Amino acid sequence: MKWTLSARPPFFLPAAVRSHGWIQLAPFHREDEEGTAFTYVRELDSGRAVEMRVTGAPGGVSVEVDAALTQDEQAALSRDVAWMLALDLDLSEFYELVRDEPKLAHVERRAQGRVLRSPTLFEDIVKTILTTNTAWGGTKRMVSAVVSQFGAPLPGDAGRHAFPGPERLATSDEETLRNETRLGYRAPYVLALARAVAGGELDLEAYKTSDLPTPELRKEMLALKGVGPYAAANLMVLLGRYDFLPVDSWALKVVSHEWHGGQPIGATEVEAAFEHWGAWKGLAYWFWDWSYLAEGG
DNA sequence: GGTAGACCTGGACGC
DNA sequence: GCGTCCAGGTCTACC
Repeated sequence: MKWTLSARPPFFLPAAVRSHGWIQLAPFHREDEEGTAFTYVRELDSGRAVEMRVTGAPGGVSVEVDAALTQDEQAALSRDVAWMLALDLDLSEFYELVRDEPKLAHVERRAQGRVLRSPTLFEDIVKTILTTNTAWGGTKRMVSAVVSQFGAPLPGDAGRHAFPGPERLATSDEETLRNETRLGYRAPYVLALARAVAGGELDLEAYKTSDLPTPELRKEMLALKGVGPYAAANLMVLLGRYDFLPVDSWALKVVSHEWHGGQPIGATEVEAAFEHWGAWKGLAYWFWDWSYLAEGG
């Protein structure tokens, strides 16, 4: 079955798909380099896995599932896609703010500002933990292993699985996650998170709509084992709070080249460089035009 | 509150 | 092919 969802304009699906590396992580699958369509394998409440195919449509996106769905299941998938692509996000204040900044003036024209996210915060936290202290190739390998070893298989395609819910990961053990899934020292962090959510001690989904002030919400993220300043800031951006910068080695490098002549700098200098953008600094950093660095300038 | 060392893996490098 | 070194954030112990 196939249906459409509307998005608050301006909206351009490839801009969201290409907003960061999440599209390269299972169970996402990008159909082309441009990001005009992607698929995602989602486990329904019944335990059955289905593949969603998302493409651009006039005024929003089209969602296609090659399986029969109940009304409730279709509604749940619609909520997933709306969250993953932030279809209702209002960026008019951000666009107004950055209109005169040459390094950000492109964002409105290209309908940038939405950051692709997973359907659940649990999945995004696990993935974020798996980005820390490793190269991107390691992140892709670890996420792929988590999905293939624990995720519900997609009927008819043994090679694809959904991202496992916390209940599935909670039944694993540190030894397995460490040595078979090869998460290394991150294994106890992922296991503790899964068990806390599965056991009802932690309601991550409530954070999506939390009224907590951003610094308080950040403290909640930092309280999770394996989540430090970088990971917390990354998660805050995914939660639509842009007050903090995810300062990693890449941020130190590009900010140094942009404003400090390539000299070694710390997180303080990165923060200072974007302080001007206030509550939007996370997005300003995310969508800053660093292309000249990639081109070798 | 700040800092040093450990954690784990894969890739680069030298032999 | 093998061994060594290093990069990548966070945690814990210590000052």
